[in-house]
Amino acid sequence: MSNRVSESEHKVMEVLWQESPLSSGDVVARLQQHDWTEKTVKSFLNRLVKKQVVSFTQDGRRYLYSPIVERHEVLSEESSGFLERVFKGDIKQLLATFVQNKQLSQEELDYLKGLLDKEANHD
Amino acid sequence: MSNRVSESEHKVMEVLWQESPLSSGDVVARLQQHDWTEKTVKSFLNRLVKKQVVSFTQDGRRYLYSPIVERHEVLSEESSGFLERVFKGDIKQLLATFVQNKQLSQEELDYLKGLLDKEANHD
DNA sequence: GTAGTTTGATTACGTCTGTAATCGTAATGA
DNA sequence: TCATTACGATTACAGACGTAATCAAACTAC
Repeated sequence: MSNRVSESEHKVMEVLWQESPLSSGDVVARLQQHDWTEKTVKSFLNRLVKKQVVSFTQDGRRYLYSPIVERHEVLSEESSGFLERVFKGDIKQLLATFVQNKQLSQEELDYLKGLLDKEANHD
Repeated sequence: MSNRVSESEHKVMEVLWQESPLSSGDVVARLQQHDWTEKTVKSFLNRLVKKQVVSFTQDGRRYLYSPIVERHEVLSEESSGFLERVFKGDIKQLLATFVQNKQLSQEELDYLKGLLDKEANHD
């Protein structure tokens, strides 16, 4: 088993990043939008534990799950992988694609410019 | 079979986007950096044809392959999917992650700012 | 204390992906 | 013309993934 977090598993992680620890029942409840049975969600939790990105503690007869890795770590990894895979590491190409594809609001544009300015100055 | 282009298949597409039509042998030659046998590359070409993202014309006993979909289309799709999947559509979060993770050169920063300015004005 | 319920563990199964090998047929070379 | 080669088509097979069902143990309700 690779220890990469799959698409579905990622959605489970999002729940745990938002709040943890949670029992499997809690996680299921927070994923009702998805048409997953509780069996399916439990499978994902199991795989996440095997992949060592989620831990659990025993609470009587049930487990309470918590993420081991932080959200920003996973986002970073996935982002780097995506950048390399799809854009061969060319960040200009990547940003150009996103900026042109999304209609960005003025507020978003300002925010991003601020981000770039900050980046330009602090090194 | 889903018609999504997998990671390996994507690399084959890159070759065809760079130059086409190409015979399978040509494609194999242009992928020597990868440790794929010509069998493997041929499998990928076959799958890409089945997924209807690559077409071929017969040239005597061999096929000449060409991409059906354009690179920017695929990049767009993959980018949107990634944005939704990993960042729930929050482009500010996405760009912040990329900008903070990569050390961007001054040139890149200038380019990106120019991009944002252009975007701010033309609508 | 015996039957149901809850919950985690194990097993299942089809599809996709990575990675080929084999088969059939056409071309080529001796 | 007979063996070899080159190529596409078909088949293979293990691991990952989506999606769950079943099993076993513990707990709950009579």
